[in-house]
Amino acid sequence: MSKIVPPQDRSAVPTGNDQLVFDVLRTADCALSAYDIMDLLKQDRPRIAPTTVYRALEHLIRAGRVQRIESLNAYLPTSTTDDRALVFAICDDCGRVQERDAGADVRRITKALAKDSFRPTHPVVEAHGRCGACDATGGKA
Amino acid sequence: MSKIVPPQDRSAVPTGNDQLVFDVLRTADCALSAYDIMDLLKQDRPRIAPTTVYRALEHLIRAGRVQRIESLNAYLPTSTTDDRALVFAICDDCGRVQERDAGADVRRITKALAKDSFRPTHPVVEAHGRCGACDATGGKA
DNA sequence: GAAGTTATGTTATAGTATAACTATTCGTAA
DNA sequence: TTACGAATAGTTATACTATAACATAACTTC
Repeated sequence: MSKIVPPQDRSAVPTGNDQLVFDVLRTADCALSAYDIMDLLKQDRPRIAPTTVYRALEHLIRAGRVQRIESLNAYLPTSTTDDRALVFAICDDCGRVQERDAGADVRRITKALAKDSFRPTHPVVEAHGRCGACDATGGKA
Repeated sequence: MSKIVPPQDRSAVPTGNDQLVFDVLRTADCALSAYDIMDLLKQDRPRIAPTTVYRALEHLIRAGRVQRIESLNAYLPTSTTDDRALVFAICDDCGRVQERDAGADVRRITKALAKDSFRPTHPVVEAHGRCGACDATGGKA
């Protein structure tokens, strides 16, 4: 008896380790490093290894459920799996990351590069700064 | 007798370790990791430590002479010290990085974030893909 | 149920970055 | 001139991030 869900969709609904890692990320209120995730998972599975976490992250990223924040070496669950180009606004005070659509701007940048015969495959658009809440309180909000 | 060059400009012309690190970066034809730099410097100074390289990089980045490529954990000398917003086009085949001005697009992104009361201080705009040369030869150029 | 494929576990190690402390250099002011 | 402080550099150790290499298990296809 074969599975009903076809292979290419298996990662669409995370299972096993993927599910565990995804749940940890969704529960957190900021981007987590792979080792943050591991430490949280260790409460249930004391022997979990980095490799396990990284493999799950790889699956989740491929499936569009999770994004890596390059300038933080950290990971964030994304709100959609659409193929939108996102910009991440990273608050250097409180560490929280907001996600915004930057489709038009990223397309513009992509086109400009294409004129120099560079063919972009994956954009990285992030902005460090201070979020409204921290700005209002003059510090970590 | 006091120095003619005021303190805040001392780093404008790199000296000592800063100069050594900067020269290594200028001579290379692609972005180098801090440990790449260290290995190259070891030819002359076998006992050089990571800290020394990182400190020099910090000075050079502050002075606008070097940029960190976040998605590569690597460093690149910049063509100018102007306060332009740059986009880096990173070829995943040959590893070379081209720098382009993206001032207008970055300003647009910055303004959009400001509408959500986020105050950006440092943008990170990078694009992975394939450069013209590699695209032409179908592989590493 | 044997062979191939995919997922997972395990151990070790590679690669990136900083902390904490010491020593030195250098300009300046007592 | 020496004593002081600031900035720079050296040294050692360690923390943090990521992957390699190999073993094991589970599932599938014939």
